[in-house]
Formats: sequence, structure tokens, C-alpha cells
Amino acid sequence: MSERTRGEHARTQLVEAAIRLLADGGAEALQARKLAAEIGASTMAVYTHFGGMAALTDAVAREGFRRLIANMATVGQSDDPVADLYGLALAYRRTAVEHPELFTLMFREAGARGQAVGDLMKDNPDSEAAASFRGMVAAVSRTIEAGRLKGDPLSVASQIWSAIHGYVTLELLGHFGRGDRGVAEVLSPLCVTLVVGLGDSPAAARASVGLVTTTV
Amino acid sequence: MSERTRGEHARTQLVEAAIRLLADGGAEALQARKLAAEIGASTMAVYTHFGGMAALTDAVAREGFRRLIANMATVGQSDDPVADLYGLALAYRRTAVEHPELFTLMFREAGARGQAVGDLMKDNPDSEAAASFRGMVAAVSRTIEAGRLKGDPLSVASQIWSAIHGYVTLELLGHFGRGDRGVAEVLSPLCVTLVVGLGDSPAAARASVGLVTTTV
DNA sequence: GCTCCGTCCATAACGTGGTTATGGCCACCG
DNA sequence: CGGTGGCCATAACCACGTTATGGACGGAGC
Repeated sequence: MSERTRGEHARTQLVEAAIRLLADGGAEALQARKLAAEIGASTMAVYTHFGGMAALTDAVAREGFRRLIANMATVGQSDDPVADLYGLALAYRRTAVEHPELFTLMFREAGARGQAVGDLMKDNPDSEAAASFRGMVAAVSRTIEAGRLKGDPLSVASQIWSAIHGYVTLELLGHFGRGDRGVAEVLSPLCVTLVVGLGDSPAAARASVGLVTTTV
Repeated sequence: MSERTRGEHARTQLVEAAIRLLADGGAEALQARKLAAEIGASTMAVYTHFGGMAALTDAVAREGFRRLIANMATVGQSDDPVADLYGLALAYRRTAVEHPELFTLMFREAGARGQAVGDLMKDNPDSEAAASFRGMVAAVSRTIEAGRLKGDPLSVASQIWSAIHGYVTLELLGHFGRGDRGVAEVLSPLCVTLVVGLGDSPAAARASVGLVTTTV
């Protein structure tokens, strides 16, 4: 194994170990010494590969966004764009629920590094986070082109993203109960409310959302 | 000054110093040693009055919720309940924007102590956070009684709270630009979308939201 | 007034966790 | 085969939360 690939390997090993620690120890468990132990090395590994815990945490957040994008990408484009949009909401929520600590970290870090996710609305290609938002704008555009929703895609996507992100944040904090109760009682109705408010007919909205609900 | 009032004084002094540190140094500046220096005492003050930084941080979060409730309480009950609801949204958002670090801490701590804000939907009288949600449920109930919105007050309030909270979270992270741009471009349209989706007529919704916009 | 008591808190130390200084190992290059 | 540079183990350093200890001070009871 060449010098270079060995280095890359250690890098990804560290990020993966970090995600593992995060998952079963919370944010407090993300420590240089624990990371080192996890990959069978000394804490110096963190510094040679990242320069410090801050940069490593940042890399972990980026990996989280990469997974979010991947999960959202699994939602295809059917002939019902509103159903697709609801599918994106469920994918967003599922990503968060499956790795709550990672999801929380992603948006905490986004705040810490100031603007890295800041100008998501301009399509900053540097930011992994921007890609997930662009996916949502594209989905919204299809609903508008199909005549289901009305309005500016960017504004509409911002509204929908706000609502979904807020729901997910509150669900992770324990509101809306455990399991999938919150989806049935809040997220699904919220999505119906949004698309109806944006121009869809109530019957069509309920039908589109109902289609996907069974595949939570 | 009696022993007891002196003690209480030190307590509130600590919380106020904490909020000050938070405001101009971020979450990282909230340190026992800095707090001690700020009130001209040793770090022991933190331990005699709170038992540790965790409990102090908790008290700071509670104070934050108390301020949120106070700000929401300034929104009166006019004869336009939808306008009042939008006023609540603006109050929520203003509270967050004026003390972003405190607002972030409030919901980070809510997660840390597990369920303290968790069962907001049952009205847990212990939690300051529950009171702010109850205020929103009450406002929603008035819109329903007035025939403007339709649905279960609890579910409707949960949807609206999710949307507003999500918008505020993302605005604090720097999306939606600086200043009040986000309010005009996302929050206001979002509120119109929500109430229309919940049964209000588009014209009435725009009128109610427009009424309040001038008093941001 | 004096003593006893409890609260509050200053000092100093400890534990943990991020970071850095140092030096050695080893692959690669001449 | 000696030099060079990346990688990293060891050990120390430093900041910060916490704790142990003892002293100061105000109030209660005599």
C-alpha cells in the first residue's frame, strides 16, 4: 500500500470512527483520545491528518451531508412530483432519525464555521449542504412545471425546507413522541398543509402524500 | 441585605453574566473561570449556587425560555386572530435574532437533558418551554373558533411551530441572508402558505400578514 | 456580648481532554 | 547506501471543570 493511500485510509478510518463514537456516545464522546484508541493509534493521527479536532469535526459534518444527499437521491422522479417532494421530506427525516447525533452535529458545525452553509441560496459548489438544497429546489420546480404548485421555486423550496427542518429538529428533541407517531400526526399533515397553501388541491395533496405514507 | 437575598442576588448575577458572555463570546465563552471573573468571585460561586456548569447552563436556558414567553406575551389579542398568529411568529423570530447564541443554547440544552422540553405536547407545568407552546395553541384555537382555520388545535399548532422554528433555525445559520430579508422573502410567505393550507382564504391571509409586516 | 453554627466562598489542587514538541521509524529518491 | 520527508508514538503542556480544605462572616441562642 502506497504512502498516499495509507494516509487516505487513516483519514477515512478516523471519520468513520468519529461517526461510530458519535452514534453511541453522543457529542461528548467525540474525543481525540477515544478516536485514537478506536483506530489503534495515538492522538497525533488527528493532527497529522486534520490539524485538530475542529477540522475533524468539520469533516464528519461534511460526511453527514454527503449521506443526506445520498438518501435524498434515492427518491426517484415519478409522475407525481408532489409525492416525490413528500418522499424527500421523509428521506430528510429518516436520515436525521437514523443518526440523530450526526444530524445535530451537522447543523451545529454549520453554525460554528459561520458561513460555510451560509449562502446555500446562492449555489456555492464548495458546500455539500448546498447540494441537498439544490435537490429540493429541483423537486419543487417539477411540481410547479406540472401545474401543481405556484410561486418562485427558490422561495417555495425555502419555505418547505424550513418546515421540514423544523419538524425534524423538534422531533429529535423528543416532541411528537417516539417512533413514527410524529410523522403521521405532524409531518404528513404539515406537508399537506404546505402544498395546499402553495396551490395544490386538497384532494390531490392528500392523495399524493397518502401514496408515500405506506413506505415510511 | 439578608443572607438569603444575597444568595439569590449572586444566583441571578451569575445567570446574567452567563447571558452576557454568551452574547459576545459565543457558547465557548461560557466558562466557569470567566463567569467568576465577570462577577468578581471565584469559580466556587458556580458550585455553591448551581452545583456545576451543567445546572447553570440549564438555568440560563430556562431564563431564555422565560424571555421567549415574555416576548410572545406582548402580542395581544386583536380581532384578527391570524394577524395575531403571525405576530407570534415574528416575536419568536425576533427573540432568536436578538440573542442568537442564547436561542441556540436553549434548544441544545433541551436535547442534553433529554426530555425536559420533550413532552411539550402534554402540558408539563414544570417546563418553561411548555408555556410558550401553550400560548401558540391558544392563538391557533382562536383562529379556528373565528372560522379562519380548520383542524385540531394541537396538530395545527405543532405544524406551525415546526415551520417557524425551522425558519428561525436556518436564518440563524446564515441562510436567507442578513437583516430582515428572510422575513420578507421566506417567513411571511411561509405563514401565508400555512394559513391558506389550513383553510384561510388567500386574500384574507395576505391581508392579515400584511397588516403586521409593517411592525417588524 | 459571646459562642456556636451554617452558609458562602477563596485558595489550591486534581482529572480530563486538546494540543504541541520532540524524536524515531520507514518508504522513497538520489 | 546515505539523505529526505511524511507519519506517528511518547511525553509534556495548558485550559477548564471540578473538588477538598479551611477561613470569614452573619445570625441564633444564651
